[in-house]
Amino acid sequence: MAYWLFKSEEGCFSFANLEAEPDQSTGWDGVRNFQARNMLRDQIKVGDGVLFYHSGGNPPAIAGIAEVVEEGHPDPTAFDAKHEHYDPKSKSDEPTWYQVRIRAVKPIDPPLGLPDLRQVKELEGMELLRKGSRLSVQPVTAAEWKKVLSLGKIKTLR
DNA sequence: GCCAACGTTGGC
DNA sequence: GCCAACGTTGGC
Repeated sequence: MAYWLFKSEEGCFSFANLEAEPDQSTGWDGVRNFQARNMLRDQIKVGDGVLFYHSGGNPPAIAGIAEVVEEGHPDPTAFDAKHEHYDPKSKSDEPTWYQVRIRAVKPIDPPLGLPDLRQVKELEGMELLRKGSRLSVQPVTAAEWKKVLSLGKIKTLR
């Protein structure tokens, strides 16, 4: 059991969008960064916890909790010539890009804004808070996970 | 809109 | 293999 943080621009695909999906789940497609790809392909497992982060908002914020429901498999949007995330270099017999499937568990309302998170001593080492942190998929420690859930007033999942 | 902090590309 | 140029992300 491990923990992760996934970034999404709120205006692009929000936690509310995830909750509105059939089965409240979606394939996390479109990741085109090798470091993030390696985590999606090799490390992220069914049952892992996901902090759903809205980037680009005012303020940027952690807006919900999700869980992994399907581990890494080839990202179909890379094979679709009409898709915005199409990558002709990714072949179906040797895919470059991977996705996992996540399902919404609980919103964090109000969301935990970035400036507030920066005030929390226990989160000082968090990758999200590091200057210049751009990875759209990041590992989160068990202690950070626990702290974020308590800040979000989440006592029990599901 | 600005700019820092990256990741990627390609010439050499 | 180095590194400059370029493109992108994302906070502010």
